[in-house]
Amino acid sequence: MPDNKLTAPARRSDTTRAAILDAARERFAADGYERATIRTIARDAGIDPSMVMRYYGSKEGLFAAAVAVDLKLPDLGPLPRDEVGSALVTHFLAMWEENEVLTALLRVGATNQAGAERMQGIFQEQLLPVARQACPDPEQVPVRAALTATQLLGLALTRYVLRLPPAVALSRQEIVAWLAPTVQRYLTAPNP
Amino acid sequence: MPDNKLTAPARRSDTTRAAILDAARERFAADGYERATIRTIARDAGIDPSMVMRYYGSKEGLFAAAVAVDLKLPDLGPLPRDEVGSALVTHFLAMWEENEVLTALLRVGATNQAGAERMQGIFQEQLLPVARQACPDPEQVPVRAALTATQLLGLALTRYVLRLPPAVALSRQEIVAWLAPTVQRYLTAPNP
DNA sequence: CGACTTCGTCAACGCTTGTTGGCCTACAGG
DNA sequence: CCTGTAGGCCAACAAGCGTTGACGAAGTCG
Repeated sequence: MPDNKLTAPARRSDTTRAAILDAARERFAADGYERATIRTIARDAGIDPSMVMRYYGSKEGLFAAAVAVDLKLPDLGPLPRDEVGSALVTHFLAMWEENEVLTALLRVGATNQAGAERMQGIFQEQLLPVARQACPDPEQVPVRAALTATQLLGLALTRYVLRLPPAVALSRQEIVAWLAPTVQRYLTAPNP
Repeated sequence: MPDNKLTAPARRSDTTRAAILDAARERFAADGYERATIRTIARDAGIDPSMVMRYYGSKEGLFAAAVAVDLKLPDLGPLPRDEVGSALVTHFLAMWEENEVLTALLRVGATNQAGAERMQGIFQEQLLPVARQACPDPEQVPVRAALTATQLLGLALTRYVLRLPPAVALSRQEIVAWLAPTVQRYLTAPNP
């Protein structure tokens, strides 16, 4: 049978470990880092709190293991220049709604220094390369990527964390229609 | 001597109360609600933790008293239609940088249900009326105001909370130049 | 001066948190 | 079958939290 590459030797406790990670993601997303307790996470997973410590070492270790983010940003290379905004916004919306990890990370990043640094890392390692594909002037890539981040994270904040009613009520298509031109301009327009 | 309207009769402890509020704002802004403790706030203010309880009743009461937000949004009436975006972005930047209360509120709103509801209230009572002045179609006001909020709060999040380096490095004029057209479009453009 | 309110400190409470170590159970390999 | 090891639970710990009430100091007013 084809195993995972060359990682773990398939321990007997894998289902428990996975249950812990699932519960942790849910709690971190709903409550943030400080209010999500190991005890409630363990109860959600149906096991003893000490198991969490044994498998993940500490609360920080658990958070690090639970929130492993891959934005899976698309390759903008083959795309027409004027569709990158719409492609990015659509992709972000889909990622955010299928995966509570992103909400967890945003919540924690807003309170916790370690969380904020993790988000800086994701920005640098995942968004910057994509912006490099869309932005003509290489020197401007960080600025353009940061502007894009303000709009995309602002949407996530108001829609998934603060839940401003009008932002929640918007349909995905409406959001794309409104935000795509903004992101498009931030990435590809000449300096204003 | 001309007193404040008809509020407090000027107690002797007013300086202490103010010191508590100052320390509280600073701690809430830096650490968020859960990690900011009454004990550290009291130590910062140079008094005993029990004083905080006496004057503000509870930690929640302290937060409510410390974070009283008035955005002082300008009257858009007399402004040319095509300058509302720039006026709003400029004003938001100024408010945010002179006052750590807004950062405190944003941090808490991201973790705490009560904080999120407070932000919803500010949106409804302060941003909505201003949007009404700029937006031609009354029925669209909530949507347009929410879109504006995504961009403005997204800027605050990346620049003042997450501190993405390129977002921090931007000058105020650059930010206005980039964001003003976005906000202008969200408020005044016809449906996309 | 003496009575009374206000300001402030101190010590403690009950509770929750992350974390630890010991113990029982059950499966695996020889 | 028997032994070793990994999975799991239980009880407890030290620390920190918000909160409370008693008590002394200091100012206020008759």
